[in-house]
Amino acid sequence: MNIGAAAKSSGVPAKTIRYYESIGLIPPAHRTESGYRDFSKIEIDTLRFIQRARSLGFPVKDVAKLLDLWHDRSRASSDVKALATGHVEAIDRKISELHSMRDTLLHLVTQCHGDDRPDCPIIDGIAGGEQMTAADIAS
Amino acid sequence: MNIGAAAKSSGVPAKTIRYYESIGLIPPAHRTESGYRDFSKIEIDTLRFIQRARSLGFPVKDVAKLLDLWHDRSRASSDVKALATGHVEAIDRKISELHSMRDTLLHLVTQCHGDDRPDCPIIDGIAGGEQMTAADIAS
DNA sequence: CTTGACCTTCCAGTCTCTGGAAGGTCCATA
DNA sequence: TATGGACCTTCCAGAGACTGGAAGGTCAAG
Repeated sequence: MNIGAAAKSSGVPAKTIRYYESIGLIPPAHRTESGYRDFSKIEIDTLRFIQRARSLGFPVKDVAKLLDLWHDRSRASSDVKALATGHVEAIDRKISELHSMRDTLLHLVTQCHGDDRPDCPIIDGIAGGEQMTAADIAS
Repeated sequence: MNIGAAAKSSGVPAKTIRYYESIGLIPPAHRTESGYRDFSKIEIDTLRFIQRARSLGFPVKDVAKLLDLWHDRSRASSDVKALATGHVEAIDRKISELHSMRDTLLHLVTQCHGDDRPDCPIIDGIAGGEQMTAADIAS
């Protein structure tokens, strides 16, 4: 299976597959006589695994760890769980950071009449900052 | 005021101030005879504005637009509101994306006993993907 | 045999900094 | 006055995760 078909079947773009090979996330693919990459079913499964892990937000380095854990049949499930739990916590931190940004911003937005006049509580809020809250402190 | 004092007083690290100058977000600072950057109070206010806008998650390009809007006294508040509203929507999209990741992942995590045994629903979930939901589709 | 869709490599750009090296400057103290 | 340490300067490189594009080779259909 060439890289285009592998991309379609795994959901990982061809360019990204080459990139993953270049950084060593996946081993170098076999080549046909003419130099085209040739992917086996197992390699497609690996790409799909990577695609799913990435879509869950795991950084590429963690995906590498997950691939190792996947192939290590003697590893404890607690190892995987620790990695996943850490990631959930990272997501939670990100979410609450975004929430505080959103709250502050929405507060300013609702105070702005948004018409032709130049007076604007949003700009004033960013410039003055007196009523800035979580997002301000969090930075 | 030299760059170190400007950094302290604005909350923008010295390195970042130089970076902002290099990309044109702020105009080149005045220099002392010996070549040190010298910041006025107005420039510190600008840096503070930038710091607050960035802490609200505005991308640097939008911060540039906000700076223009800040200095344009004839602009309509609706222009600012449009920018801010667009950003709130972007934040909302990000939050819901993270939420669906979190939900999927937490579902897998709670199914994993996390002990010494190798059997692991997290790895199986990523590999098999049958019970993958939003995060899978969202990608 | 030509055409068009694929494949290859390599370089550059995105975005927002951040670290580090090599060297100049400023100020206070000995 | 000399010296030390804390500042400042520039420039280059790297992070993370791709993505675009150019230049050129290959494959399959008509």
